[in-house]
Amino acid sequence: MESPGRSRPRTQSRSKELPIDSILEGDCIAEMARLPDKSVDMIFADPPYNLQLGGDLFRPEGGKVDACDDDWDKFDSLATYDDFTREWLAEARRILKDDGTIWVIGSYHNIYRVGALLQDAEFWILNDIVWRKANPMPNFRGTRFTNAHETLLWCAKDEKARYTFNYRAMKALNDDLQMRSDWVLPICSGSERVKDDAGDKAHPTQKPESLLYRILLACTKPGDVVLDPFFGTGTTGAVARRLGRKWIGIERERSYVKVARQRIDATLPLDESAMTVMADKRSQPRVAFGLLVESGMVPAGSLLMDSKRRWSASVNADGSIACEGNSGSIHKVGATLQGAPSCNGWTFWHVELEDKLQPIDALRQKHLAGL
Amino acid sequence: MESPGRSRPRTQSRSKELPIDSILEGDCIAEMARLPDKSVDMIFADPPYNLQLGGDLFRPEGGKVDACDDDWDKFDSLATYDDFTREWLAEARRILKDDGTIWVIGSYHNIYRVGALLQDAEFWILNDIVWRKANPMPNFRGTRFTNAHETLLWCAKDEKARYTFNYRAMKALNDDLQMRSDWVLPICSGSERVKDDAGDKAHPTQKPESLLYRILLACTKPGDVVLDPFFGTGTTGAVARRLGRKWIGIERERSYVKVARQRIDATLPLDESAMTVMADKRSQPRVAFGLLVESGMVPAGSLLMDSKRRWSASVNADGSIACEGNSGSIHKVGATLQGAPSCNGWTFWHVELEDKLQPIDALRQKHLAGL
DNA sequence: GAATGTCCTGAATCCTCTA
DNA sequence: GTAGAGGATTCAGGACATT
Repeated sequence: MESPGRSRPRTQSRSKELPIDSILEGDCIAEMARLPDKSVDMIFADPPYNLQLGGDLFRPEGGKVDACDDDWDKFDSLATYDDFTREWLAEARRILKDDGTIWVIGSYHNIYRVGALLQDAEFWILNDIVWRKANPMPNFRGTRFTNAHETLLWCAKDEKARYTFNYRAMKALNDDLQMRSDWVLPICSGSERVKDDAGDKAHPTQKPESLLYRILLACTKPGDVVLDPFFGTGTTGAVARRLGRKWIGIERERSYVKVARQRIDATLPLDESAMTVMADKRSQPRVAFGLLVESGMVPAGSLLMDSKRRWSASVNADGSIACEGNSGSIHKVGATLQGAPSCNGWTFWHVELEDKLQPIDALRQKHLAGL
Repeated sequence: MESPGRSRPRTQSRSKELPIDSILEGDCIAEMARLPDKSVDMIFADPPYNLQLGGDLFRPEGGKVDACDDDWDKFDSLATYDDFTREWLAEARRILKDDGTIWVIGSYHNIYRVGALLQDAEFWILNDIVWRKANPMPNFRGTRFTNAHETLLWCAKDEKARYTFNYRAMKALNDDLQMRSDWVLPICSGSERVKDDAGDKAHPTQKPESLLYRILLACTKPGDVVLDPFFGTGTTGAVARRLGRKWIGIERERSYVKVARQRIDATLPLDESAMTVMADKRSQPRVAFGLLVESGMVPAGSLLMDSKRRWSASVNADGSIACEGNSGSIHKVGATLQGAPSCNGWTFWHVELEDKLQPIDALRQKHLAGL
């Protein structure tokens, strides 16, 4: 039997234009080979898991479990699976922009091989994420722990890469707490599950849209291009479209390509205001403290205090401040007084307004808003 | 510098007797080489993670993170780490009984290499278990997802092995539900943390007893022998003794050996009735508002209103909401609008469903019920 | 004694722009 | 390349002191 993706990519010219918002029907390695270098912002990959299932599995009441026994999930050996993985990862690395990131999802059957090969290919793991399934399939035989999670790896191209991470958006999504590496999300079922013409599930391992939603919201910007080399029923494309991201899918099986096209065509993008996420302070334009002094918002000569009124500093005409013999920037003086290695002067220093202390950061926000 | 365990085991006679309930002071590979074939029922291994940390890391308030920067965690390259891992795994496989199992714990830094090498050595993965930390260290710089879990691999010697799994005990421990592959447990802190004479933590990476408790209860029988080749402060020995299992520890650092001996000597075996006391409380799943947005229950762009329709807020893609120039969490915006110090957004905000206003808390309940 | 507040700490691959 | 400066950044829980 011919296994998936194990034919050598034919030498053929690379397209210069990215086939944006479209599905490439064909072998994932051959089709990736046609895409230009450093051209996509993110790759999301849900490769075959190489499940190595034995015989049929029966439920306690007698029904047979509808296992994933498709040909595309079968490999002769671990070495064959490794070769396949190495090949598609090499293409993925070539296509990915230097500041782009790659996500790969898998189960214990394959994720340890994929993870080691990612590291071998010099990808830099940023996090491993556990998708904790809210409603997993029980272990019918009672022989192991219920396999209730899958693992995702999030990697940059190297240690120094400046990847996208929308920290504030993730924090907002998690009730104002940092988003953790364990995500509790339901499996894909009900009306979200794509059915074929006969009413059966169109794909054995369709991923929930909520999973892709979180990934794309966290690690891409609107307009970014996401490549999914194992497109299946097009979950990545549907969510990308909804969130105003561009997408490219690669899929070998014609039946999947068909349902994916229909599905994405039926997906409506959110309107732009709904796509808003909490802005990262790091992406806001810089304001020099001196500007607030010049504009009279914090006149030279006024007093700054820390929140506990332990120190008070006077503002100089040039935007530097002075306190207890120290003078310099709001940050440097704050750090020196506290004996700390660094200090954010914007949140450390306050001004008295209507009997209440207000951080000077609030004045900066006013300034940015043009007030 | 000579790294741990990388010296070749000297050819020396193997003991015929197992050194039951004792600590072998020495290099883990050399000491394992002296143990007889197929002699232990379980191996629990907590090897170096090879963290590859850079410079110092400071907390927002100025404190310095006490990193694990010990020499025993430093390896020259991934290849060196792989060689080390291959060697101790080969000894582990030799020592393990044919129906015994091995557990290995790690983080994303090392677990993918360990997992792949376990498979290469023909171990058969039974489960990967996620230890979800109830109280992980935050990501202080806001650059990644909070690294809130570690991974354990549970393997038999081959596909056909008849390993021990105490299904009923696990189910009982989990409120009569099948024990899942994700375990929520607190990190080791407080009085459980072993201190040295100076009152500092004796070991940088001590594991919680609750973790070992669950593992030993699940996968060994009373009287079984558990080998821990990276014994540290002896958590495995202490829990084994408490649960009536036999143990062997290998540890190179004399200071760890000393505290481990004291600790285990002070541990009393539990009588059976007391053993269930350690069962952990189940954690109430917390639902973030963002989850309802991700899952499409409250799509981005929809409108929220207070019960008197005085204000209406629009939902952003990240689960934050916006109203009259304020944006933030459902709680924060509700509080700001009312001029209140705090606000329960779940009961304050409503959605219109079938011409009736319904608090979003009702949707949360639906979500919790799996609808 | 109970309630409240302060301080400390945990396996961490933890910044970015300009000169 | 490197050096320096700006300024962004934390959650839960236990110990211990204070009210």
